[in-house]
Amino acid sequence: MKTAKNSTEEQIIEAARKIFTRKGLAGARMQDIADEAGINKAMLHYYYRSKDALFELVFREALDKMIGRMNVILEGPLSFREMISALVENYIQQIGENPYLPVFVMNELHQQPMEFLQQLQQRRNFPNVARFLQTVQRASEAGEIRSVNPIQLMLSIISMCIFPFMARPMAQLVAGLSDQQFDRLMEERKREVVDFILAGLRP
Amino acid sequence: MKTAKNSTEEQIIEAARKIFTRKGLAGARMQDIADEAGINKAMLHYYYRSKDALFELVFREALDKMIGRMNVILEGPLSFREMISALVENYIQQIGENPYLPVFVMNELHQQPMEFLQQLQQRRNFPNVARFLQTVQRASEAGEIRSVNPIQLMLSIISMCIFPFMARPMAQLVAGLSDQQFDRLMEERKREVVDFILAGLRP
DNA sequence: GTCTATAGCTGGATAGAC
DNA sequence: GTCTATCCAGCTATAGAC
Repeated sequence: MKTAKNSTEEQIIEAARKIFTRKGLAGARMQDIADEAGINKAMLHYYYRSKDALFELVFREALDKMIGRMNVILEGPLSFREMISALVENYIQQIGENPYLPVFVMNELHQQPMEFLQQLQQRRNFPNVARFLQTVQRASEAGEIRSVNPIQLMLSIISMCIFPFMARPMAQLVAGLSDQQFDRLMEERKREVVDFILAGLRP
Repeated sequence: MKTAKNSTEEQIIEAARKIFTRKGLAGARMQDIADEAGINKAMLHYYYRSKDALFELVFREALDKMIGRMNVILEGPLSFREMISALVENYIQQIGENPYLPVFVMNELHQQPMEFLQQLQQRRNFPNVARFLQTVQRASEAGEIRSVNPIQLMLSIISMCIFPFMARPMAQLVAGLSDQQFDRLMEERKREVVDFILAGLRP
């Protein structure tokens, strides 16, 4: 399954991941990717035929990663409080380690033609939304939390975890934060968001 | 101040806004903009010298719009409950009318070189963050809300309003929502977010 | 001010030697 | 498999007629 870390293929994919996530499909240059991989431009075509083919590979992988993370939220362990707590912390941690991913995915998804999206919709194995709805429903019936629309709740949780990273340059610009200050804010945010959600759900 | 709506300049700007916000700087073609404006490619250069110059104009305008909206939150009216309620509703409404704006701004901000960001930081007249902090502080001291970090609160509010629109294609993909269903969800969301915030802040 | 024609360059893709 | 050299389409930008 795994190719050797230093095979040319793997070096190319890694370089492509880096360049595409930073510059997008239209902004990335095959030369940039070749330079990043430390090889020749022609090799990119030898292994992956075209820029579009290489992009699609990288993009699908990125999308899977994001949907995978969402799945963790949707299919988490059963206890409601623990679920919220563990998931928010993991999510903020993971996005913090891949801060470019969300803007990349959202931006490209948003630019692809309809056919491409429909293609994705068919092939993808989708997250178990029902499972999350069920957990919220159960906690609600047990009187553990007040009654809310679970879809809206899910949107809110994901928003509060991801958006600050997408808006990072803007946030730092507006609030005049240094890189260190922003990082500290996100670290502190893990606890803050959990508290906020649980407080918002008190019956 | 305002140029005639149908002057060539204005037609170009409007076309440029549309194309750039959908395709980004790298993805947009001068020909696309010319077609959209219903004029010749050469005219774009006649009026706005270069693609970069035209882009910068459009982008600064978009950034101002977003920061302006953020200002509304930061400098809103004094009553805390009314502030939250009115602002969330206006915000979701406005973003809903310009759904491409956030992804565009975040994506480009994120791709510009450091110097460009620093330039922005110098020239911009910044929102009065202090004002928002003060309002939260005051409500907190009056026992109206529990004590929270106002910066985190601000981030959460903005996240919950903007992110769902940025993630729209993904959300529809994952949850299998039609366009109409998504619109209804956002309409419902105005109330839902306000309730959630106020509930989360109960002492 | 507006258009046509074209210069000049960039960047994806390929041929062909090794 | 890897590299150099090169082709050619597509794009920004400009010259120049009207």
